[in-house]
Amino acid sequence: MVKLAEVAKAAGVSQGTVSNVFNRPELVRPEVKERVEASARRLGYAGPDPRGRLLRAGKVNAIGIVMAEDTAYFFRDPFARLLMAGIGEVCDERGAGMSLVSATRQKDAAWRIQTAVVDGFIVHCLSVGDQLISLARKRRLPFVAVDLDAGPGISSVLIDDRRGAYLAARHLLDLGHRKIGLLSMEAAEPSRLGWVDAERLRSAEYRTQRDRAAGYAAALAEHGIKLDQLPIMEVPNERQAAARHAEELLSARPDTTAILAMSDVVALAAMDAARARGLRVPQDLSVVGFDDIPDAATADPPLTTISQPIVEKGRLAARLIFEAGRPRTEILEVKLVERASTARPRH
Amino acid sequence: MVKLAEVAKAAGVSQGTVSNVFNRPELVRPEVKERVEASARRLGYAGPDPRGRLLRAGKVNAIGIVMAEDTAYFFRDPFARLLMAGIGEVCDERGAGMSLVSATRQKDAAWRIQTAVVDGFIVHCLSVGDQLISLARKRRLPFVAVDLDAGPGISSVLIDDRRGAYLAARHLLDLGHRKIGLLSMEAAEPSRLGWVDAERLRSAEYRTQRDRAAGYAAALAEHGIKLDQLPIMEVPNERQAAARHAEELLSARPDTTAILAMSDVVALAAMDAARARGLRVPQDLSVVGFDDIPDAATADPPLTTISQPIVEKGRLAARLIFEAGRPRTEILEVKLVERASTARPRH
DNA sequence: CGGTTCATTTGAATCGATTCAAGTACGTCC
DNA sequence: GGACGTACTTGAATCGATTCAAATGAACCG
Repeated sequence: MVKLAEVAKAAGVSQGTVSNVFNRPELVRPEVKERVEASARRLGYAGPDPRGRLLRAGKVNAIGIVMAEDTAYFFRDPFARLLMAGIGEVCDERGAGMSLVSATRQKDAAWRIQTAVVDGFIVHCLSVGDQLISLARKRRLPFVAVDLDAGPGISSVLIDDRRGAYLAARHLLDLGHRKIGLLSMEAAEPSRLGWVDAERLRSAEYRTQRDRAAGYAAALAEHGIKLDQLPIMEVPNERQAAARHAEELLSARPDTTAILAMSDVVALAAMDAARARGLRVPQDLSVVGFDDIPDAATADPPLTTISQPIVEKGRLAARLIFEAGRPRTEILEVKLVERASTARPRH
Repeated sequence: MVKLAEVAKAAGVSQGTVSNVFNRPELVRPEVKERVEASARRLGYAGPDPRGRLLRAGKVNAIGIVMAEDTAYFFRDPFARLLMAGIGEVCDERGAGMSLVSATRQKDAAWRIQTAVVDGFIVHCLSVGDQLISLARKRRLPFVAVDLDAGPGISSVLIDDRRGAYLAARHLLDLGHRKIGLLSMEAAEPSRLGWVDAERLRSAEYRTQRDRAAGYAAALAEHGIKLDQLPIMEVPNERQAAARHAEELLSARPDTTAILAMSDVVALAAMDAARARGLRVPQDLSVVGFDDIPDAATADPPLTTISQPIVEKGRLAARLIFEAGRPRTEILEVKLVERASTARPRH
């Protein structure tokens, strides 16, 4: 590769001048500029190499978004997409770039994070003990955790999961439901798909799941019901696979009148499962989700769910990175959005 | 920021040794390693800075994906998402990272591309004259154009748009439709939303639009119809806005029995518009799309469309980058997928 | 004609690491 | 005791730019 120094020599000027031609052309005399450009063209110089510039300049002008998922997940999962869209908005405003850091396998997660060429990290992960947190932290770059209260000294953007779950459960209980099935997502590594007991949720490694379980439990307790009495299934956060598990729950517990799902994707899957079993939503089965992804509103029937401001979460996380002030924890509001997937039970 | 050299001095060893502690720990005596690690910890050393490493090592191990859209588009648009998912798969396999390069405004598009810290580019854009192409090219890095035959010396991944459009139009004509409305996407910069004439499509700056128009025209010609006889609207590739235009078309030409849409997003918008006007699809209006995004199959009714292998496009583009052989042009197959949004016209 | 100003240009330092040939120290073997 | 091998370490070069104080030179002024 041709480098700046060679162009300088060829044009008979100093490196500094060549650098100026590319970065502050107004400083250099037109005829010199032309001579340098001619040399550059002749040698096939590709312009100042960002790697060199980077080292000198210090700032990369890009942030990394770390998830413990494969790269395609960033573009597939509705939650991830909205979060990324929010982050993207702020990056666009600031003229910053975005690097996707997929940290799936333990081994190269470390390498990926250590070598990411970025000015800061937004990390989405669910458990404090998570390796990703400590790895990202070691980089000593501005750093924000999303959906995880990573403790003092680390900025976090969260929602009140417990309250969201409480609202969801109370909504069903207020309608009169008592036979409620719970569809949880992975509570801890490794995931344990299928039937699980309430204890797995109570002691879940992942905060969101733990808090949501606590919220459900609090609402149930107001009606003298214990979480342990509900049928609970742990399902993947992916529509088709989740639907299969939901069907299993519905067939094992045909008296179920309502489903509490920990995400909209899972809730939509539950509606698929209901349909497959010939149940009408909401007449035969009420379903309430969590997140309020766009598909929730356009589903058939539109899904009752807990709305959280996902895009705003992304925006806020990005702003926290760029503003890089003292670490702080932001908790965003959730609310119940009643649509048409819930109704009173039939009898 | 603490640097490697300071750690070296503090630990009383050479830089080389510190570097080895972090990169090839097996080469250094355990007690020295510990001493170095202790110094690093004490000084708060964040580990070797990737910027330094980068310069020395040469390879960044990441590719850039350039689009003339804002960053959120990567996560919003169904086509973009599938393309990115395909690229992501291959990057994951190779352990490479991905950087999103949003090159919207002319001005910083140049800067973004010039300074992107990547080993290669995948550029998605639609016109050969596009600045993005020449900018990316100037970097002299491996470089693949998607959906654009950028000419000799540049690798491209394409589909046969003309044939796809031909199949779509012939399908409608074979069913007996003659009153066909055409919903085109932006044909050239600047976009001209609303009614346009066939000439705008024939001479469109964007190859995909030009080729698709040619395909439609070829099929129509077989039935003695000229493209100029169709009502044509240029609409944004976004569902709600496109739906408004589609309604305008349907209300201006109420005898329309079928819609040819240049993308599935637009086709789905046309179905929304039909519904809003009380038309049933396919009984009152047939609609055929282009792309075969996932929503096409689950729409109500499922959309008849031209299927193109979008994910495979992404995979292939990424492989071409990594394999960086001689430039070549790959043309992928399209096919008509008949679903339920098309039927014979009513009379 | 000497002194200033102004517009360019230069040269050298610097950014933060990696690499590798050459050096050191120690143990082993004959 | 000397030769040799092994196991680490060192030192200096290098990656490719940017930056800025200082040098240059031309123009202008009194």
